Amino acid sequence: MNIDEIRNKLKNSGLRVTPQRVAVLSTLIDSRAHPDADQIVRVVRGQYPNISVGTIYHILDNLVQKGIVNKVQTEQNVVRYDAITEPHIHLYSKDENRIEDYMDDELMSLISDYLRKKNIENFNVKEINIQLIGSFNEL
Amino acid sequence: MNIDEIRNKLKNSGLRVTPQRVAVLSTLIDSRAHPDADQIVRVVRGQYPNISVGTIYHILDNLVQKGIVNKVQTEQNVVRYDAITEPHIHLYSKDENRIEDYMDDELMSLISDYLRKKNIENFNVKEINIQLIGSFNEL
DNA sequence: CTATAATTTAGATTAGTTATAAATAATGCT
DNA sequence: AGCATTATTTATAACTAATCTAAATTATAG
Repeated sequence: MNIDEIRNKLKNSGLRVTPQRVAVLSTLIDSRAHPDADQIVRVVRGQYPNISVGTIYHILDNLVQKGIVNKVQTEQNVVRYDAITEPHIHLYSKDENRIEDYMDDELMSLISDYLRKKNIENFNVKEINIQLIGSFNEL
Repeated sequence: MNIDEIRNKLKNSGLRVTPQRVAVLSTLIDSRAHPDADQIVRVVRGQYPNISVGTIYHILDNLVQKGIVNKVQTEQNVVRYDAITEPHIHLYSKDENRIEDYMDDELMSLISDYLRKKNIENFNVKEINIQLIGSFNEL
């Protein structure tokens, strides 16, 4: 994704366009690894050596608030981030601590159709979060 | 679940039966709230006022290693725990920071059947983790 | 170009968790 | 039952992810 598109993404969400925000968002969009804040810091510092850790956290929080990126859950106590906001599934290897995206519209709608019909008593579903835990068969 | 069953659960996993372990596991089995370590500390200290925080973490780790309890993921940086190891779904309200269990064998097998047929390239599924994010309708 | 309001910065602080080493307790054996 | 061995617990220190603060800087509108 080019820089103008990224600037527009920010502008359209009502966020001021700053070099730091552009750098963080483009890092996140370029990465398919679902990085955590620390990994983002290291990448962005390649371009802006003086960017502060607090800034990265703050920016990530901005982006999550605006729905531009999502938090990704793991069992460790580190939050990871994902720039893909379309519904998809995460493949997660605990051993490798590796997360990959798995797009499967058929499965997503199989589940959301089921839930729409079923209608869980007492609960209103807004989002469906699916993680398949297992192992990747080498490269 | 009574104390003898809990003792057996520990013994059968090759863990020594200590009062601290029994207390932690029974606290977890009695709770449907998916508590974090800190909440468990507070409950267990009702019975054992001198139990150390490190011990609770260590015991929880033991129980997870042995598959007796599961970690539950949230987007916050706190690990929560669940003594139900049968496959089930979590209903999660971010606002209330509340997690409830939702048992739906039909949905679970709908998904696992689909995945068994589909067979994801490069990935071997061991566990299916589903979280429905939304809001509870009062109570 | 200026004013203002948002953003970034460095640094201190907090909270959850892990590590360490000594003291204690559970288990198996006789 | 008593003892030896080994695991477990304890208190404390240390670590790390994340948040907070207040001052300095910068983006944007006019």
